[in-house]
Amino acid sequence: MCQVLEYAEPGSGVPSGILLRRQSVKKGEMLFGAEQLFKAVYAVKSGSFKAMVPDLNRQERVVGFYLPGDLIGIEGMANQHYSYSVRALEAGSVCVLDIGRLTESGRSTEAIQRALIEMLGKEVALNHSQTASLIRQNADQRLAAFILALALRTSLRGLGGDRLYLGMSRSDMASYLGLARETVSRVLTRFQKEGLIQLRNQSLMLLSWDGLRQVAASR
Amino acid sequence: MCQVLEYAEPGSGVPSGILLRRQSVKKGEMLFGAEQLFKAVYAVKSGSFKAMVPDLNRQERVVGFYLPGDLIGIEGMANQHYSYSVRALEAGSVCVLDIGRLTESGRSTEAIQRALIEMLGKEVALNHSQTASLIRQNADQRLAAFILALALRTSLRGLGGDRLYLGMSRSDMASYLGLARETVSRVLTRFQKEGLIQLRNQSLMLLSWDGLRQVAASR
DNA sequence: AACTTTCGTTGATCTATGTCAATTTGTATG
DNA sequence: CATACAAATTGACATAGATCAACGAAAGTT
Repeated sequence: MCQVLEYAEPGSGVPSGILLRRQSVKKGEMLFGAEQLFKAVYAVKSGSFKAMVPDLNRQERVVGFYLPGDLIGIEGMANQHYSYSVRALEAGSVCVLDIGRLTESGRSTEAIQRALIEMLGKEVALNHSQTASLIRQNADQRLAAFILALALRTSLRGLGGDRLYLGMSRSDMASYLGLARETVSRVLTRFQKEGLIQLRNQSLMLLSWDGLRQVAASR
Repeated sequence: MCQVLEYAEPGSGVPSGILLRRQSVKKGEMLFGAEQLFKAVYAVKSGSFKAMVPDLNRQERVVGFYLPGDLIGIEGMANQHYSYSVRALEAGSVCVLDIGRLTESGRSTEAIQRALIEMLGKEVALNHSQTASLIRQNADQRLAAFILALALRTSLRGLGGDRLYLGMSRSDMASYLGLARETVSRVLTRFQKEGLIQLRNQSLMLLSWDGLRQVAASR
């Protein structure tokens, strides 16, 4: 969803110290709840997280996933409170960026604001195009695009993007993609039969990057 | 989509002069194209506009509508270039906010950045919830919600929100809502038969605010 | 005004995907 | 390890909405 701020990394020109705090999270633990007061921005170090908004029907709906390297909660900064809840899909750790204190210090506020604006702007642009496409695409396209996006994100960071660990359940994917979980299941097993992916439990192996691209684009 | 910056209004503590420029637009005229370099932010004074992103299939897809009082193009500020094209649905006028020069001047940069962050943040939050709901709702819900949102926006600004002027075509609505234009047509006529709205040409009259709310929530 | 083109409506199908239900597999708990 | 519980798969069926097609109504153009 978002890139890590370069200056958020320790030892790289950060005001340092006070701002950064490591925190480990257990599976299922909540980082923060929707409507909660904005406290901090979180940089994912390890593990994965999902963002959910409360639905009218008391149902929660998944609006995003965060992987190592992603920043969580920036737009809460703008609104005083977060606009969704974030829950850990597996055990992991985050870096807590205590923005409140950071801006208080006065130093580098300018740079931070600029970076923030840039990230938010990118997120808005991204959201626009994603929303637009999600609505119009069929189940195959949505899932292919989803897998590709996930693979791209992980490959941009650490490990080779061919092997993905899917921390989220089929229901989470379904909720995120606006499909029934049965549909997700069916499509994934079909993709497997077609030799596009290989799937065992939570780990997904990308067999045909190009095949998936074709599916995402056409079909 | 966005509120007007208070300080963008002439005569209210703005650095003034250079920044603001009135511009009238004809029906069908483009304010700017996607991928175009960011020049300015536009505040809608009169008329209405639609935002479109280019699709993979050379088709354009509507991602938003702007009414008087809305600000257009803020997130272009963050990314150097706009992420969508904007076209006038009818004759109207805009206020051009030449942000580039404004930030150069150095004065009030801080305030502007803060406001910008706040607006972008709100937009991100809004997008999240909208995307989330759009995907899961059926045609009736989407259209009811769409009409309600439009009515709310116009009533928050100028005239009483019961009478709306729909500058956009059914195809535009359909594209925006992820439906076929035939479906939009059918649902609207059904809403009319059910006494929820009255519809003549481009003007829509809201007969049962509550009825629409029910439809949007349930059904 | 006559013409052309775009837009809107309505009807008749077809299909993708949701829903319901049953079974299997995986995961947590005592 | 056995039990219970949650998640995933698979099948059968129902349906919302897309698509195709025809027609009528606006609106722009000459």
